[in-house]
Amino acid sequence: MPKVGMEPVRRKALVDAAISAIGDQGTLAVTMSDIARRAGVSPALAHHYFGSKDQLLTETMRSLLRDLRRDTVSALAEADGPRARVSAIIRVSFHAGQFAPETVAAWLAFYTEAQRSEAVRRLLVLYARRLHSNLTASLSQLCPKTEASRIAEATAALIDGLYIRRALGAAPLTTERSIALAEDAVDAALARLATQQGKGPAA
Amino acid sequence: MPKVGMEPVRRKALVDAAISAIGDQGTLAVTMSDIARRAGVSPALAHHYFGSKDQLLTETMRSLLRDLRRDTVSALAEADGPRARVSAIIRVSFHAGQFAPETVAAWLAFYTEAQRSEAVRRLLVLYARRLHSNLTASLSQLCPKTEASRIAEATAALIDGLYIRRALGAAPLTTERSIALAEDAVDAALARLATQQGKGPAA
Amino acid sequence: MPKVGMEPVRRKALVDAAISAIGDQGTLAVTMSDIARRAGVSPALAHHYFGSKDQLLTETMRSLLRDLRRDTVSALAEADGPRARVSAIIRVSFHAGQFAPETVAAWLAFYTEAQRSEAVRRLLVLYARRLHSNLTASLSQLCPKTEASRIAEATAALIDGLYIRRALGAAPLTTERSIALAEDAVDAALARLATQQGKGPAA
Amino acid sequence: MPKVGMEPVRRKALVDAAISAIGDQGTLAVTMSDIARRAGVSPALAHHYFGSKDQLLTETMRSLLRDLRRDTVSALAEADGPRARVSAIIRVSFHAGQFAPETVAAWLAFYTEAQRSEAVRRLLVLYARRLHSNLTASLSQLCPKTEASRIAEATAALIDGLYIRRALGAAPLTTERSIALAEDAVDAALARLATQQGKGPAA
DNA sequence: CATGAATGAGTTTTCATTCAT
DNA sequence: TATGAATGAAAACTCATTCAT
Repeated sequence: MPKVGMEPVRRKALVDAAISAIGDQGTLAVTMSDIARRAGVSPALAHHYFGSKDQLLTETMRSLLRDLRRDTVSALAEADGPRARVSAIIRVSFHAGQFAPETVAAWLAFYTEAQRSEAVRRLLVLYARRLHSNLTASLSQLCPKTEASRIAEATAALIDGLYIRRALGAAPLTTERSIALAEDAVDAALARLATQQGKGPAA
Repeated sequence: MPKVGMEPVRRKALVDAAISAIGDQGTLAVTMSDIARRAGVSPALAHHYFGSKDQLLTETMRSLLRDLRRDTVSALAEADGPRARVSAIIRVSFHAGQFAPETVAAWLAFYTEAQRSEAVRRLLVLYARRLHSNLTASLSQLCPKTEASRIAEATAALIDGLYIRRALGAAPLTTERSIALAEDAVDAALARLATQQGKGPAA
Repeated sequence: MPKVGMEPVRRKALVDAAISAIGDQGTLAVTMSDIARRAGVSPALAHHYFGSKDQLLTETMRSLLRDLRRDTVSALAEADGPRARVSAIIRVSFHAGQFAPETVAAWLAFYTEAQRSEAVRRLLVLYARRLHSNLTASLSQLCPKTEASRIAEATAALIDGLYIRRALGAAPLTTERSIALAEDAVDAALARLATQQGKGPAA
Repeated sequence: MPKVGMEPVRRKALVDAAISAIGDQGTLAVTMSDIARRAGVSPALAHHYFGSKDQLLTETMRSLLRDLRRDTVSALAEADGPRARVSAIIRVSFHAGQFAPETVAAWLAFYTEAQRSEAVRRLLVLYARRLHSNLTASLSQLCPKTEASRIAEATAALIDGLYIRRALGAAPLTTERSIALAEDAVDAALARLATQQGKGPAA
């Protein structure tokens, strides 16, 4: 049993445990003891590696974003053409890890936490900006820039809304249905734009 | 000074204080002491009237929903025609009390709380169903029932999404812009439906 | 059993308990639990009334100084003539409450604490200034002002020195012996001054 | 890199680090981690060499005393005549290393610690006795033994008092002023003795 | 009706110390 | 010789809740 080089192992285990705990309890008000127990270590060790609960939590949020970003980048790389890129972004938002009940709950908890923690808020704003700019970039190739930004804004909000409604578990929101709703919204917005543009010059 | 009949006065003061405290701190993790202080009474009195923190919180959520419902009902009563009724629902969601930073923060906090408290979750599901059914009822008069439900679902999610993005404060989401985005989405969805229907027979 | 108006009673009990605990253990590193136990209350109550350990400790130091000051003022009121006033100050410094092993130990502990706590340091500097100025005031009537200040400085230091040596318990420093040593030092300093002054003009 | 014979090097580095840490923070409540960090080693190593924090601290106190003793011995060796020897003792007490803020703070911290640790108390009593006996030895050659002991007692207390007032930083106590005040006290005490003795036979 | 008094249970955090390597 | 890993124990502090008045 190697007893050295445990730091990265423990850090990852603790961050994963934090996501799991937050997801289970649906709040950031989890105890360090709980997180540590899930990671199979003492609460003291969690402090040793992260310094404080806040820092562990911030690191956890960062990890969530990193995962999402990694998935987004690779999905965009495979997408062919602007419309396909928009679809890729939507798909990633609702996929696998992101849509696991655990992750959804954690995400929502962080949204709430953003009201108090500047660090968390900054990370969440970063995510929001990134999502918006990714969408705008692709949509710009399909319609005027102003409209692209507007559609991106609505789409981003729709994605977030579907997300939290999923967290609530009120409606039967499967991954597929969520994606379909988002895709439809984009299609509808683009279609309407095309119609109006056609009409515009004619009038 | 009359000492009787204080109950309703105290209950209302405490619920209002709770909303204010939750809104200020962006979390349900406010203390009974804080709430009581804001209401100008002792923490013991809050317990006397509500039995426990949980019950006070649930009552608070109920109050938020009651306000929203009252506004919705009166807005619907004034609206003329199905499309106007959809607009009324949207407008109410983003209006005055509902969109005050305080209320938005409280709302978000309750969403998070729903993960743990069955009582809160039930109330929130009730709100979600009601919003969906209000929208569906009006939209059914403008398109087939299946499509109406689908559009209602997307619209409800969009409203919630705009809500939490507003709470985050990342984008400059004014009341007007939020309403405009939601209205556009409904228009686009309906327009697209009309076009496809037109195309359908032609194909 | 009156259950109201306990605050001043508890505050005093806690401050006394703090002096006792600090005196017993010879350090400010006593626990709130220990202090609370001695006062017969829960640690939570100590926090309730003082807000924090630091504030309780500062209040305790303040109490020690207040006692000393009260004794000094009354002793000075009874003293007749400048030399008698100096004696009164010396006597008070080594008397009763001040010289109780408990008080001595607490005093020393606060001296140490002054290195870190601005609040404690300020209080201690205040005490040092007061002692010096009380001595100087009386000595000024017995010799030139510059000399008075100098003798006051040495006397104050001697008093403090006797104090901490007493805390150490190395030498058999009784109250009487401490007073005698301090009195002798003042006498010797004044006598020498008189001799030199007498010599001065003659030379 | 030789791996053997490190023990004395590490022990000295750790003791020096302890003095530095205690001096900086003005208390013995420094952590082993802090001390080890300053010495550039792991906390585990500090334990390896000293067994426990208490033992490291005791060793540190011993080191402080050893330094003082060494300086005293060499100063006494150079002093010519009994009065000069008294001056040498005073000078050493306030010189260089001894009067550095760091050392003063550490000294004071140990005084406080003496209340709890028998080991530290014993060392401090040893220092007190030594100072007293050094002073008495020289003063005995200038006046009767009983008087010599008495003056030594007052002088030792004065030195300690000047020391802690210096630690407090209330008065502008420079090395020179401290020495001058102590010298004056000795002169005054001896002078008075001479006068009284002169008077004695005459009366 | 209303509150000051009081606390038990729980949370974060710190730290000396141990141990396998 | 030296250390990274790990923890038990304890401390400050918080807070919902109870109770006597």
